[in-house]
Amino acid sequence: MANQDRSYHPSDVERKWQRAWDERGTNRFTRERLRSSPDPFYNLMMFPYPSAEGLHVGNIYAFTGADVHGRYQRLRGKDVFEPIGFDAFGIHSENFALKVGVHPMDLIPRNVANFTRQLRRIGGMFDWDHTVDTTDPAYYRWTQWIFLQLFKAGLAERKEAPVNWCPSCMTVLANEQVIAGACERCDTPVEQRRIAQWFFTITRYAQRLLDNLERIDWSESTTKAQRNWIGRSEGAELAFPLVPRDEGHDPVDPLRVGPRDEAHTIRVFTTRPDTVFGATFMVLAPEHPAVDLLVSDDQREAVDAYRRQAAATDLVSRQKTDKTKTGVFTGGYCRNPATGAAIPVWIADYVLMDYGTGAIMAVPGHDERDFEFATEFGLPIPRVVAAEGDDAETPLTGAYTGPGRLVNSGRFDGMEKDEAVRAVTAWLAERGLGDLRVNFRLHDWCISRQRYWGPPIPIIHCDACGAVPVPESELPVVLPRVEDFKPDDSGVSPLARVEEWYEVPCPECGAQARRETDVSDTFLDSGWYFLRYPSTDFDDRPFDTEVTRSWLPVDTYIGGNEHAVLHLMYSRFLTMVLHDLGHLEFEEPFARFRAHGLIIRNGAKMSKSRGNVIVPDPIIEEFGADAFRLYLMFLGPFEEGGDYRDEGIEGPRGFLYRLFDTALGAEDRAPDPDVERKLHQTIGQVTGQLADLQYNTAIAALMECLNTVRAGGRTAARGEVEPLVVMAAPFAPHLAEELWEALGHEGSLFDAAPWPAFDPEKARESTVEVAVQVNGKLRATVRLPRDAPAPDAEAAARAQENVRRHLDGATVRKVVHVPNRLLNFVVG
RNA sequence: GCCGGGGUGGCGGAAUUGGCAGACGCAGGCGACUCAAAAUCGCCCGGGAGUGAUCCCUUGCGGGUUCGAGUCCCGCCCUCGGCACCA
Repeated sequence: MANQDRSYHPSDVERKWQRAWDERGTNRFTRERLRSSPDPFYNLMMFPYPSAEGLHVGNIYAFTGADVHGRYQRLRGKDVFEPIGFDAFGIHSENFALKVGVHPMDLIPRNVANFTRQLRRIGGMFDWDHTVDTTDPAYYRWTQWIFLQLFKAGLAERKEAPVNWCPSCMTVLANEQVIAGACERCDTPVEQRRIAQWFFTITRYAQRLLDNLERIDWSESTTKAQRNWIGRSEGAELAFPLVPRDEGHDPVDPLRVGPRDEAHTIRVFTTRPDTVFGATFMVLAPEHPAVDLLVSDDQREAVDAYRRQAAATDLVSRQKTDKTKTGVFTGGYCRNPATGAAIPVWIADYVLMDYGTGAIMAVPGHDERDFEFATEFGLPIPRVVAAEGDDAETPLTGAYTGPGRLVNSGRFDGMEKDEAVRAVTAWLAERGLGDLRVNFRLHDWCISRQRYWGPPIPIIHCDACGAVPVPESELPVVLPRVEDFKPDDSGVSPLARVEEWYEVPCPECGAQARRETDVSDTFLDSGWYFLRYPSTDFDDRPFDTEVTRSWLPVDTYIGGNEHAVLHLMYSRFLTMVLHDLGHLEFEEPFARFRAHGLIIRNGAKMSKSRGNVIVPDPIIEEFGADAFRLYLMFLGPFEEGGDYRDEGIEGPRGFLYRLFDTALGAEDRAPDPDVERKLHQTIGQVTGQLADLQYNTAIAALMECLNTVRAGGRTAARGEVEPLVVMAAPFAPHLAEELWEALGHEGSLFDAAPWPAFDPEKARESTVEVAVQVNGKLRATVRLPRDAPAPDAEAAARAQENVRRHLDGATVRKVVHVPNRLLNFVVG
């Protein structure tokens, strides 16, 4: 064949086809095609943060896996839209820019250019006409628009919240920047401060975010993480009325305990209302507003000191579980609504203001933390639940949290938990002192950042009108170029130093007003980017209705499990809100989500400090993008990750060379029936495996098949190798194009080649190898015609010398026959 | 502590979901080609016993269910991720 003098030079082949794809617009969509796609498939991957270091191997792994999926769908006839973009705002970029002393507005375009070059080099099927850069005003204009929609819907609230504060750097720190209670940069102990910030009230959507998880096809580990994060718990809210100072502390008849006004009642959330008879004290978060009412004169000093200290502790170490319990008695009492006893009220930092009601009833006998606290401060620890074999008097050596019957609980004695929860709550509810309630762990989403590198929050503060939204027609509120963007001692964003920027007239009354100087969280940028991609042709709307209708929700989303919670939760939330406000027809953005695994190297995690980070560029230079892609997909199950070994690439690389030789040397003749059978078995396997992202085994099957095609140094028939070229195309797109052309075809393989059709008839073996066991131990194998009846199989098996020996002298009690697989003689 | 992955040859990893453990590949060994090396091709490659046919052992550990267990059940150990005083 004329082609035989060609030899395979990966980098030449790859450059040739990357140029061809570019020139022909193979992967690019026009606005028209986006609006009228016959069979749309939206293949999405998590967009990268464009770091100065360039793409790392984890990015390439994720993008390759997603690209393989997209290319596979395209070969199956789908119209695949595969966009990529850049998540370029945020503290990462800002800190890096500060470190190297380059303005992020100069730094980011450089990084984006480098990423673009690398992304093209690995041969992704990206539509470069529909990219997104979150720092582009044409993009964040719509991020601000989304903020305004939430604001107008009453889902954006401004409230005070604690932040980590470094008194030396004079700046707000994210939790990740607090290392062992100290600032990561200067080691100064971190304090907490309360400042006014913007929140999205995602908690209103908690139940829906939970319920919808049933209806979407996501990785199990991801939905589990979401469920845990939402943290629904069922229980009751119980009311403990304050004991007036002049009333005395003697117990009263519980039926005389009635509701008091809201200010003189402490509400608690508990998942164990059945144990209320064992509540011997209460604990409030130090910030709880009722503390002022409760505190007695002789305890005031101690309480104030404790509250000051709690306020000074940073948020991270405040929440350490391993430290011993601390707390202070307020001097005040509440009535236990079940027993009528006056119980002391304490404050302690193990009770968190932002969960439940910020107050708990302490049941030391049946809660580990309360037990620890009661032991520390010598408070009584009665038993109200008895396990099997225990009774009301059995002493407690620790908190008992297991199942059991109520004891020391009056008329409820003997009840099991579920019944007791209902009965006790109903009894308290009659007196207005309790009700069943659901509580969520999920918190409202704080989107304010006292930083520079983000989209300004589009609000103007006016003394007369309050927080006024910037009119939509005036968007974007452009982030000004500020040369000195270092956070300073003002405690607010560096933008608060730019008077000519923040001083504006109020849009409502025209009076002198002031822009919001905080910027928004990066997660807001990334919470909607998938809506923007197909609509980047439209600069007058965030997303076009028609385009969105045909492309969304996303068909497959692939990304890292590090975003299992925040990014995916926020995206779901924003989509739900936009749905409720009438902007979208669906409420779940990602129909299918798959989390990819992590790549480690030589058994160890990659890190800069270890110096074992894989730098992709030289590897691609040496072996080619196709070999690198193929190897990454081969080294382990995509959803689990794998161990990168430098020598490992040799196998996949050799496969590509052999495929090249075999395809170019192929002859025009009828396929050999045995080879054809193997081929069809492979088609069946690979087709299923690619659909399920089982890339490593799909590649193994392709290798095995090519080995069969080449067995004994034979020359392939064209029909034996051409389907292999098509099936390898998702992994090695450049080589596949080259071979497709060499095999005499016109145009791109991805447009023209049909995915090989699986013919079960051709895949079927006429004979099968059946294992023969005696008492479950393998003694022989026999080759039999497919679907041979049991008696034939048994006869053939008994004819085997080794089988006969093992059956000799024994009675066969039973014969287990699994057709086409196995025959087991059970002897006694 | 809780939640979620994992533990299989020298190594990365397969195993139709209860049916021949170790596919595919790396590394290694032997051989062919070569003046030589590289590349390429062929064969071998879990451990033990045996000249051999063959036999025994082996999927983190200990039990169990089953004709049959890497796979299912019970109890442990180790490891990697995530969450972590959430009442």
